[in-house]
Amino acid sequence: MASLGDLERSVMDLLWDSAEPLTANDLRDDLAALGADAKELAVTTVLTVLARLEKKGLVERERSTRPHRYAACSSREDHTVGLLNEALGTAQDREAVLARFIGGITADEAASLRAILDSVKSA
Amino acid sequence: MASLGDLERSVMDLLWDSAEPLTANDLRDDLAALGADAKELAVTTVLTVLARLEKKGLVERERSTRPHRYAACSSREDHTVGLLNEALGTAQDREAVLARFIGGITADEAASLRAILDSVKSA
DNA sequence: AGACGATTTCGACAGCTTGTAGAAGTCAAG
DNA sequence: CTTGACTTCTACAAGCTGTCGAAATCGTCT
Repeated sequence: MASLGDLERSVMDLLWDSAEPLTANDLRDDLAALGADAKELAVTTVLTVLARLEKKGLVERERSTRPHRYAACSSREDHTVGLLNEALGTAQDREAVLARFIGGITADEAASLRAILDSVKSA
Repeated sequence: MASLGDLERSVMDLLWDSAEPLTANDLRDDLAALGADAKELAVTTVLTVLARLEKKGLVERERSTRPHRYAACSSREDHTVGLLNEALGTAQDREAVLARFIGGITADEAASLRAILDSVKSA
């Protein structure tokens, strides 16, 4: 897959949280609002990051509208699942890892996991 | 955590697979044997990588013996679990991620997951 | 003690990624 | 056709990783 830098990650978070595609200017403003650190990035910086994210296959751009609009290709959850599988892929004994992993999740999560497993059992 | 490069990863794999701590020369030989590509790395290369892994907190070195001996700090599984939690940590709705994740694992793994959950249920 | 071989430490450098942006090109509207 | 917004191109500094050579060190053999 592709690991994300801090800024790339922030941009993806904004895109994931937005129902509509966003423009580079939207993102610049949102990023400034986020940090509240008065540190406005140059628009070109945002555009560069967006271009890189596009190359990585994480965002797609609408070139039809004049200020191009950018949207995430897949949901945040799907992306995270990809990361999980990537991490698991490097382990030969997936089950041993899963066992340890289960030990670390909360009771609530364990309960919902059980529920999920049950609902999938039919398949 | 710390992501690993290809060589760093190979070294960690060897250390994880070894019951005994290994020396840089052991590792150089093992690496050459692995690739079978006749490409022997310089020992200093291996030492550099080991120093970096030590700095990252992944391996510990015995300075008491003359050829220093290196061993992994934690098991491969624990490391992988760390990666999983790191990936999950960036997601707000862990359960949505877990749900999608379950959909992608094999039936066997689902079965063992169920078993693990059951065995942990008592806690 | 002195020399020698094995080991380790200290830079060093190239290539890739990420953050950051200026300069220049392009496009639509007036 | 001029202007202002938007995009593309190019660039550069840091940091990470692979890869070593040169130099310092350490144990040992004579």
